Amino acid sequence: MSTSRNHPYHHGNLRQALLEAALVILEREGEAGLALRDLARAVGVSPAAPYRHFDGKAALLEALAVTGFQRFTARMEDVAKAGFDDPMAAMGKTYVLFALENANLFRLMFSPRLRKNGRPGLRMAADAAFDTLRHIAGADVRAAGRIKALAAWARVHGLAVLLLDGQIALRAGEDTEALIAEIVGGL
Amino acid sequence: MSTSRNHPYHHGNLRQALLEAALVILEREGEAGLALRDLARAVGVSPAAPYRHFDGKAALLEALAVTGFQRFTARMEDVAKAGFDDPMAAMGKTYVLFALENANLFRLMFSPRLRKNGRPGLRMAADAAFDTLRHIAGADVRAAGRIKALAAWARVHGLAVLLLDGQIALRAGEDTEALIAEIVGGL
DNA sequence: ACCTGAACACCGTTCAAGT
DNA sequence: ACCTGAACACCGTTCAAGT
Repeated sequence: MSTSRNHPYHHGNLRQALLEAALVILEREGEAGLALRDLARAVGVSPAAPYRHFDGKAALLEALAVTGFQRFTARMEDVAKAGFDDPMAAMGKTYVLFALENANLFRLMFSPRLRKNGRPGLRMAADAAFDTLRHIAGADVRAAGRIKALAAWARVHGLAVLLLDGQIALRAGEDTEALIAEIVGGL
Repeated sequence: MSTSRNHPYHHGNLRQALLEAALVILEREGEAGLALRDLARAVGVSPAAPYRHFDGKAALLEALAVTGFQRFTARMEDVAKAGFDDPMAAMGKTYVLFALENANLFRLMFSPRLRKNGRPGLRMAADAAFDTLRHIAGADVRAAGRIKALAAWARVHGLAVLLLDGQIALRAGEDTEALIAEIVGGL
């Protein structure tokens, strides 16, 4: 999109354009395949231009990860509003499906390299997301206690990353979504 | 080690020296911080020398990950031989502790970038490791069925990566190992 | 057989300079 | 205020050439 070949860029919302293009490249190539120079090229701008909008590559990735947590939270709130019979199972399934549908973004959201970077934005976005989760899960979880809540989270998150990393072998004709429902059922 | 300043390297077991130095750098700097050129420098050899022993950086990382799965398997077999009251809980605890003690190696073992690379070595090492796990878990797991086994695996693996990524907040004065035991208990 | 030196095509980042 | 051009210090990888 926005392949205006008139006068290059010069102004417009470069920050947003970079984020959008970065998300596309991220999902297609993975974090390692996302080069700032390529990104600048894709958006039609010089290699130095992104530095007017982001402190560096890490800052851009962090911004991407923050939007990831926001989308994730929005998806979870939709589930809560829909009101399923088994809210915990519905949340778990949505959690795992979000990971599979946004594989590289999900990985980026939990990237230890970004956490190390010290910028508080990502930590805050993650905390907000998990607070929402706790809120949605509500009374059931509080009654069950912290250990059970952590165990449930670990099960769902573990299923997400094992599927993401191709570690769980599907049987012939087996449906991923059905398998998720089975494993996540009875939380 | 091996800082012989006589005649540079010329021969000796360069392959093994590279792997050993790579593991040290990996754990200290993470996968992103492991540069082939730095590694060659650290071992006292030219940037091109590693290519006589590995097809490229990916092949070296894969070899590292394979040794990771072998160490992991060995640890699990030790647990089986020790014979605990609750073998499943002991296995789970060992699984998570291995991840925490070999953080970047563990991450590398499950790196999707390496899986994509097509070399079968890593897949085979991983399969062998999980076969060993199934064998150790034994009759209990077979009786419980595949879904329960996958759910248990997901819980343990999820706990490992959530702790690794610093997502689980410890309470004041709380012991990591005790928390692991609680979450992994009753598998 | 194993390693070096130099080169190639890339990176991320910085900084003067342009508009 | 926002962007370019050129530079710097790095990468991974290749390849002729050395021993």
